[in-house]
Amino acid sequence: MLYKCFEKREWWLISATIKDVAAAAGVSVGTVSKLINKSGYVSDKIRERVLLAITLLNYQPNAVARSLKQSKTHLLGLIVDDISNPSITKMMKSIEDAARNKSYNLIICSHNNDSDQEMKAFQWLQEKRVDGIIAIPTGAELDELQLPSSIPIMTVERKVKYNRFYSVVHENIHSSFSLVQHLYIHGCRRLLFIHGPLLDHVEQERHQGIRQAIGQLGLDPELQIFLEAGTDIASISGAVSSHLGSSGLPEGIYATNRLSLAGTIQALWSMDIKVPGDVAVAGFGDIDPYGILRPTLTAAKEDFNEVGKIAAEILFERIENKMRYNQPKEFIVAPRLFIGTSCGSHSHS
Amino acid sequence: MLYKCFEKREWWLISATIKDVAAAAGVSVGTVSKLINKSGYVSDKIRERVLLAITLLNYQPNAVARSLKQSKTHLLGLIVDDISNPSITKMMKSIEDAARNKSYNLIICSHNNDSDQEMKAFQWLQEKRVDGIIAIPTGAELDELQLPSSIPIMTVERKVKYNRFYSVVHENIHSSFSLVQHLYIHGCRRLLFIHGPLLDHVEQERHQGIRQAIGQLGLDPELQIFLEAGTDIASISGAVSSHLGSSGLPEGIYATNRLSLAGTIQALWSMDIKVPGDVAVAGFGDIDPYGILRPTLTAAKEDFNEVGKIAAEILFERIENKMRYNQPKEFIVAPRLFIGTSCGSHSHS
DNA sequence: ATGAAAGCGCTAACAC
DNA sequence: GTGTTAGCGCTTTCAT
Repeated sequence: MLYKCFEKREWWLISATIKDVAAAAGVSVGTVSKLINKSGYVSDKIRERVLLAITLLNYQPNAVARSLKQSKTHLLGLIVDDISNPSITKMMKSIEDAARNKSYNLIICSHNNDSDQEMKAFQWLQEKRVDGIIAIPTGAELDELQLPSSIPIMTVERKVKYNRFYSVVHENIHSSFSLVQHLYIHGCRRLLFIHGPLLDHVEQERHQGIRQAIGQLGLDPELQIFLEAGTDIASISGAVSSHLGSSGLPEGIYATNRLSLAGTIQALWSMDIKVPGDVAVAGFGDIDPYGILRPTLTAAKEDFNEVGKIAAEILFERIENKMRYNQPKEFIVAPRLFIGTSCGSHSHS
Repeated sequence: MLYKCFEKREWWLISATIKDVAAAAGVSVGTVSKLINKSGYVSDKIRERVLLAITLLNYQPNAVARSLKQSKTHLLGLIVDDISNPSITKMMKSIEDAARNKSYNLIICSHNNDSDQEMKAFQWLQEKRVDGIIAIPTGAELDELQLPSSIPIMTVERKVKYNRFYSVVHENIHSSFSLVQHLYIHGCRRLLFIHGPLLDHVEQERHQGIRQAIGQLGLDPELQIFLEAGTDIASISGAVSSHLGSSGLPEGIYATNRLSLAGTIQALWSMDIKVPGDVAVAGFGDIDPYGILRPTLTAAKEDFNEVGKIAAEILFERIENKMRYNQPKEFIVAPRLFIGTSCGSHSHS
């Protein structure tokens, strides 16, 4: 029974097809398909024969053919800024977990904050006919005409101009306010704010939180300094160093994102400035994944795990209910405010 | 000309097919295909008509159908232990870069060191007919019969028992030796070795390097202590704390992997032990991605970037030359020995 | 230079 | 219960 397929193809290189299995078992392809997909009944004798043939031929169903037929790939597209960004990988992990539960796989693309690459990623995923997309947009306006209209899309973490997608983002304004307030409570009246370019909504909102805090806490605006320090740690560290060198120490420093925070710490260490002794420090982001930094930092830590989980949940719901159309709808996740010892609080250990 | 496709399908939901384009442009599908793939000549008038139709219909070729026809998915499978492991993500990034250059996308699966999940990942990728696979194996023996025989596979970072694959791994023995030697040079004669379970070749080889060093440096074996501390930071930290509490301080500590190293640091900080004042510390791995830890750690840092690059290069070469068969062949990447201040060396800043 | 048609491997509707 | 067959969207060979 089996010889047919043996002579027909180089079976040790090309994997067996459903046809080979059917021939080997002496049944029709329909029967094999029914058995594999548990659709329809198959008698026990035949079931056994088919199962044997499958094992013997080491048959692996061709998911490409199945996808073509069913218009369903069981693939999720994930577009991120940088696949090696430690914060983002937490989100990738929670999305992957959700995907695995549903027997989905992930195609991951990164755009490195280049909007051309972003478009390309969307295009690739659309051509591959993924069942859904979760994307951290560059923030550039997305040319909607070129975007897949028939694939459910979730944007996460960053807002898109004129957004028309479901999105999950972190709360920023209040968290930012709280950090300033925390510095205030610890006696800081002259603050230095290290931030990045105010291009995306994240930096803008954190900035807004700062301004609100300055107003409501009655801080003297003249004494507060804003320093836009750059987008990579080395240059941020340099900018902070030279600022502190020329302008002297504030009472407190608040860095609005993980890179600014890391660069600030590097600068302080290099100048041998003690925290919190010489200056209090607070920031946004988690730059200590291994929990080995002392003093521990007071920081608003984004809950990327949760963002990914929510995005995946909603996406799967939309996929399963065939809600292909996109519409603006926003979900907000609150960062956790972690009180460390970097502002003078005592550790509770 | 265009109306046909408009009435034929819900074109705003289902994307246009090559047939729609052909109909709209009044040509045959073959011609459209030729144009898209730049195979064969198309006259200028027709080219223009077809291009117009493509734009008008916002046609995106269906990569699933193309893959089925060509037996080529332009997809690479990547199997890792943990998608959020910061070391591993560097490797993922370099592989993704290489893939993007070749217009390939990545399907990323993680197995969390569970060999069942590992098998499942291989199976999924095989069903999806990826063109190649790069995998960090669990280390468990792989059931070769169930493994794709027609897909080129690269294993990285960990060795598989009875390996029959191309693999790229880090050098361990000599690097481990060097770390012990470095501690020795800084005067340490009583050492504590914090390590993980000796299950995979990585820990085994690093262990071997230690034993070689003890022998060749003439360290008194009686004074050297090995502590297997666990596999997660919290429990490692606990184990180290309680060991130090009961047995007192050695002169130097060498942690053989990133988790052991992080756990050790946590334990030292929590007991208020100064490094390098009270004890010298060296280790394997990079636990300070943001460069903010003081003292800076003397450590052997794996070059995951390089491992990924090499693996991708070889894999693409095999894919392009249709070298589908796997065979045992090993490539070795040397970690970089980074001299920090944690053993008493002076920083050169 | 363009069209016609076979077929990639599979599923699902229908026939027996 | 099981077999037959059309067709998913595309590429490619062969006519013309």
